[in-house]
Amino acid sequence: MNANKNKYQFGDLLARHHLKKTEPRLRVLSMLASKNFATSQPDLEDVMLDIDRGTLYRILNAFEEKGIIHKVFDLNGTANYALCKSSCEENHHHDEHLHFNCVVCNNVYCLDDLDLPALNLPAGFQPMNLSLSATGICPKCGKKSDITEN
Amino acid sequence: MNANKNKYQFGDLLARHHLKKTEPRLRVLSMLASKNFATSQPDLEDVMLDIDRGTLYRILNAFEEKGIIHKVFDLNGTANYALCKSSCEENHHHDEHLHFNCVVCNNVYCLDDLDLPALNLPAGFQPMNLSLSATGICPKCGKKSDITEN
DNA sequence: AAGTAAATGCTACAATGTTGCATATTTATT
DNA sequence: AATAAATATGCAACATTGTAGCATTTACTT
Repeated sequence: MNANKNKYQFGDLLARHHLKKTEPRLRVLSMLASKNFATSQPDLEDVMLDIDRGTLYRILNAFEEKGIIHKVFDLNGTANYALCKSSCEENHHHDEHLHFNCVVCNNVYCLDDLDLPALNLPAGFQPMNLSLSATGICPKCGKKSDITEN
Repeated sequence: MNANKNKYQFGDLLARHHLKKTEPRLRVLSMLASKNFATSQPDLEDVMLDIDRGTLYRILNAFEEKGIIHKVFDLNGTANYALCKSSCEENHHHDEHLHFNCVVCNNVYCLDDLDLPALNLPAGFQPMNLSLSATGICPKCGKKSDITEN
């Protein structure tokens, strides 16, 4: 277990962004860090019942503004949040990655380090940020259906 | 004006999908057809105040199921709807296109006929549908800021 | 023209987004 | 270590959107 190490890391992370190191914020960070897919706001609520919904909302907003997390909408239009990779914590938001939304479990996986294509935009469109989204079946759900259906 | 022609076309479109040709549905279709960017549900409501919100909701759902329109979430997580191109009305959803979300006016432009890259997914991810999203400044807003700022 | 299937409009409620404000907590300062 | 200043939390309240049931109306079939 590196919970303490994480707490320390996260405290540092908060300090770097001039955010006070509070219990709710640390819990949100370690929750997000514990998953390899984005977490929906309802899921966060369910796990942290004692944290006020409004507070959670403001925490997530603050984190997003600071570039600590990023938001992605799943197939249902629900906001899901994931920690940004270290490359993202720098100044320039390095959001160019693939979001893979599983149609079975609805998890949104952030798959980084993807080569995005050169864009061929019509005249006048000035792109700032790209992201590629895919829907499909994630490894976990693919395995399940193998067992059940084959 | 080709409003009548459109009405005819849309009636046909509805019939092909076994949807009854009703006033609200035709109005939604011509509204969506009149724009080159996706329209949010609130915007649709504002224009068609006399159409019940629940009805609008069901119309949009029905259209989406039938592949007549597709839904895309803008930067605020609000659902925006746009007519699918003819290629999309066939069986296989041909949703592979670029959604360009302007950070100024918030419009979502559907830019079709884009070459999507071959995906390089980690093992086990089975993609079904791809879409590339970009944020940035659209031609209209780019022009405005030229005038104002230069 | 009449019957049937389907859509609309209404109502109502659930989930989520959002804000104001009093209280509590953190961090800087002494 | 104690205190002040700045900020975050928790609570309450309201706005917006998603969603469903049901009675009435409308569109298509024969």
